Amino acid sequence: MKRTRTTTRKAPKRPATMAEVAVRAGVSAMTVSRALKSDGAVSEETRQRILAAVEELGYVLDLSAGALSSKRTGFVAALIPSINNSNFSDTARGITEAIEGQGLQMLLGYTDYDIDKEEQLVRAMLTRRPDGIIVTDGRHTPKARRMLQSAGIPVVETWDLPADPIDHVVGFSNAEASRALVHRLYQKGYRNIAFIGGASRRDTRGADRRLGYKRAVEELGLPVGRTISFGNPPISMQQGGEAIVQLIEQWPDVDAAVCVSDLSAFGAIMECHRRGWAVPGRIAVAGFGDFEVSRCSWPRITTVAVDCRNIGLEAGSVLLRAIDDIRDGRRPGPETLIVPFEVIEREST
Amino acid sequence: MKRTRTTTRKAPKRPATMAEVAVRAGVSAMTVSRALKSDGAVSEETRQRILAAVEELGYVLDLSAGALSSKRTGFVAALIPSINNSNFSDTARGITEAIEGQGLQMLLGYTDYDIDKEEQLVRAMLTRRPDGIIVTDGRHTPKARRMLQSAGIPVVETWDLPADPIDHVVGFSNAEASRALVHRLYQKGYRNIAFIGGASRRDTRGADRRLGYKRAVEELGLPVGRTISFGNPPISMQQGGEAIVQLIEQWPDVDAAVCVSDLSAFGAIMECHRRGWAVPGRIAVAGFGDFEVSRCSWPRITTVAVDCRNIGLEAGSVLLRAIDDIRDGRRPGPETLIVPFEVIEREST
DNA sequence: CTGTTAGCGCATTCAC
DNA sequence: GTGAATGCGCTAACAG
Repeated sequence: MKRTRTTTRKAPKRPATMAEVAVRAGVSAMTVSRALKSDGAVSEETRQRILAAVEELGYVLDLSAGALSSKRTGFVAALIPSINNSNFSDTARGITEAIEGQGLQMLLGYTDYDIDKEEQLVRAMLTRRPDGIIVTDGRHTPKARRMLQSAGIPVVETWDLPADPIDHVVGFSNAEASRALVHRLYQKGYRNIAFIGGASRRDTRGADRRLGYKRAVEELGLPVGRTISFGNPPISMQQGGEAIVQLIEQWPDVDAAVCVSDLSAFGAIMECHRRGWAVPGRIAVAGFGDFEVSRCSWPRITTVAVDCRNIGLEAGSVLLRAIDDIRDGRRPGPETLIVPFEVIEREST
Repeated sequence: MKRTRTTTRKAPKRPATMAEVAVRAGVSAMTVSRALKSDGAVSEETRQRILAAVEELGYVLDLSAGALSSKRTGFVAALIPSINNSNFSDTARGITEAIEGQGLQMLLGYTDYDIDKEEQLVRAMLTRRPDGIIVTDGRHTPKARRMLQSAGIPVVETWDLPADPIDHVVGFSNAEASRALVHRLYQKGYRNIAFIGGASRRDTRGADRRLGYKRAVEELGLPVGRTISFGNPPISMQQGGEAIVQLIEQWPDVDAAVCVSDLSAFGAIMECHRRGWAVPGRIAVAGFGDFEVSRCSWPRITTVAVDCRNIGLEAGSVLLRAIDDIRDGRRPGPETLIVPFEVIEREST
């Protein structure tokens, strides 16, 4: 790395305040405030004068001051397991799309699939006094749960169907989705189906998917216990490759593998190519999440699709409604929205 | 989708304030403030009493109020082109890691590769009075540039080496990296090298990579103009597949394709599999960015690797230093940090 | 349509 | 080691 540094600079100037704009425009600060939010009742003439002053001074509204006085920060906190997983970043996009039109801004945090880190993040987020908060998953530390309940703001749990929701829910049952996938494989004729996933503690969605798999093979009377676990979730593409090798060594008669996500499924399939194992001829492989890589890989990968962006859009609008309800003194009960999933059969099975 | 709603609820209670904690602990608000930031000089006994009161009331510090009074929000704004591109989300992770130990929090925005959206986002971010801001790229609208310059906070431009930096820089030359890749392919014996990318306006890094390609083929005396452009960046995996088909139809003698990113390279390679074109036998394919998919796909994909997380880490620490400098009244000049890139040869070439 | 007054919740500054 | 006064920059509420 090469590092360069040039000469010193002049002192930065303090940004202009609303009061300074007011003086320049020959009005009161309050009128400036009104002119700057479109709803304000200000004559067109003074508004123009104010906007000119704003332009000349390079004024930018200070929302952190505004928040203190209006008691609404305009923040929506969102916690996702990982920013690097496109399923969750799609949800984050959806949240942004839902709220940005309303002048709200997202405060994003990622938990690394760790509920203790989630607790820290909840505390850090509440410190910013968001108007609402969206979390992934319905499992939290007792402290985190308590903080969320007593924050006095609406909460939306997503990507899950908690048995005992904190407040609102926008999600689906990962176990049911996984179970449906195994049933579909059964219909296609597979009779010895394995599961590849991470060690379960941290990734609760992964654990639910494993549970759904387990239920399915039991109720179908298939051989049970064909499960490969690989270190800390999220299990990577590379680990998917290692896992399928281990799987085939351990149970050579397995004819299909259900992976906890498309990423591990993809890694598994590529490793099969490398070893000359035909997919689905030697072994069928399915994933979860309908990532882009599954739609383009060769073979294309059978998966469970959920509309991730839509989870974000819906969570955002549920939250917006709840925020408005609170502001206007209404108090309807919590809402639960179950989003659909779909098993998509492709070339890999 | 299934929607459920239960009965009404009771009114949410307002969160406790520092003054209430103070009353309960029998001290002044100022002492509570000091007890809550570890540096504060408070006797161990009163601190315990205060922490107990905090616990009982479920008190959470209100940073938006603290920010107003201390004139430091504790926010670092970061703008990346897309939250869905793992290169940039790795950089965002790096930024988070660099700053979270210092009690700073990231405000993330994504520009969708659009400098007009960047301008809007810069304005929106400044509205939150961040203590510093990190942007991707060195190209901005004139207004955005002016806002960044006059915000009075340190700015770091990343992922690029702007000719005329606003302030600090942590980046590399995309053109040089791309050029190095073409030279490497030349050394391997390829003599008819094409480029696959998006239409250039929006993605300036993509445009730089194309420029580096162009320079390289010119200086090597190779056939020029072998370029396929595909819609709006970022070009997807799917579009990579379509592009390579178009490429081979148009110039059947091309022996290597350089893609603007690993994602399009991957899509291209998978499409080649599908059509029975051997990679690298029929055509070699290289990407850019060293995405996970390139390390696991079959064949593994030749690419240019940049340490994305490190760009974030360095950008974060440059910014931290600059923030401290300003706070302590020092005024050193802007820093420029050139991070290395590396051409990684793999099976696809 | 516009101005005045007051105060949001905290940290800075200066006392003690 | 602790407290009191003051103000950060803005907006709610009311008055005109």
